[in-house]
Amino acid sequence: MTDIKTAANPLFLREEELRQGIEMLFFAYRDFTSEPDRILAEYDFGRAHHRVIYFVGRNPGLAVSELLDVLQITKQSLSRVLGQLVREGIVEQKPGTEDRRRRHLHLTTRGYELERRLTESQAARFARAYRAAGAEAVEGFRTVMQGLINERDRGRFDKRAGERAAVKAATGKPAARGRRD
Amino acid sequence: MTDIKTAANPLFLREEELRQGIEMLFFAYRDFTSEPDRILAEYDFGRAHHRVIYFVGRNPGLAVSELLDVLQITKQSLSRVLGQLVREGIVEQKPGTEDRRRRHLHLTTRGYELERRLTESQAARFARAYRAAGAEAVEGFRTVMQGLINERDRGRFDKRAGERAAVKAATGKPAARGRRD
DNA sequence: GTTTTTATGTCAGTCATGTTGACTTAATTC
DNA sequence: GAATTAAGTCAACATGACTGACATAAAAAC
Repeated sequence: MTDIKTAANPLFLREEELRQGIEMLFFAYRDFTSEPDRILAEYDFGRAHHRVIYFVGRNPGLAVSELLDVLQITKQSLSRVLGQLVREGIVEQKPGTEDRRRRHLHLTTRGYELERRLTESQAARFARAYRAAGAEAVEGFRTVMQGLINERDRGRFDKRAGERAAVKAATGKPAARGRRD
Repeated sequence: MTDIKTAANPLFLREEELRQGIEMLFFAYRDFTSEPDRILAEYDFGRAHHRVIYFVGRNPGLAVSELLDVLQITKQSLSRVLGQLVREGIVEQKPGTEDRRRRHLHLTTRGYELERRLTESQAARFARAYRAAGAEAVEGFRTVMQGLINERDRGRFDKRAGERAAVKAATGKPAARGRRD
């Protein structure tokens, strides 16, 4: 009987290879979020708070609408989380000087400290993995990851090493979003 | 005034590089799950159902306890989702012949069809990214991804190209799990 | 200068998916 | 026969999404 699952079968190898990719992403994401989850629990925050803290820390002065665009959630969902963060003194809102409708978000000192803890835990995981894998593997990793990301957000990871604002980088074309309010 | 954020500053580059890693994982996972989410909505299923369907499809005959171990959720959480899948004729349970306490999980024909649709959508994303990046980049990607995954599950992606059962692969050492019922 | 659009926020209700804790049943192991 | 294991159930609760409707203030368009 012919085994269609021998190493000689390129179709099977391809399927297996792709399935391993799918699974690696699942496990990596699961483990990647588990440490921050523990830190956040100390503050009674969840993963949703983390995302806000991260992106506000990364893009000080970010407007609410820009944050919604990055997170791809509704403003009602964001509102609860953001409201808590403001009340807990993690995030501050400053009305814009040019357009006073816009509220620009910043981390407070306390917020910055929490952001450091959270980011350091995830950065340490990347530092370990990058160091073990070597520069060439990291380049390959980046290339594949960008291919996995929708075109819409791929531009965030060009060759810019931090000079450009991280969010602004992608806001050239509006790019069809899901219906949101 | 000295700009500490110049390209000549290796510490900054490192931080930027690591932050980009964090963000790439966030965006990749967000986009990676968005297409299956749409398919699942047709069946009134969610992401939790997807994970069960995927791992049962990947490991036919998987026992409930093994599935719990992979998903790292409580049996109460699994039970609701699994119950729905059984009622909807997606998953079947067969009592073990050796140990009749164990319930081995399989996809039905209908379940297999849904699994194909879901996996194909994610596999297509990987195929595109892999093809665009090239074999060498894929190797680098795999290396870094494995470094990001906790040691506990790293073994799933050794060099085996599918001969071994995917779940069994990691169940050598028990490896401390969170408290579960 | 009135109207329209935009940015933001809010109230109310719902759903999906996770949690803890307590308990049951059946089968296997000691 | 007693203890352990695999699986499942009931109940209560938390988080973080969602939709829909409405409110306010500022800016932009006419």
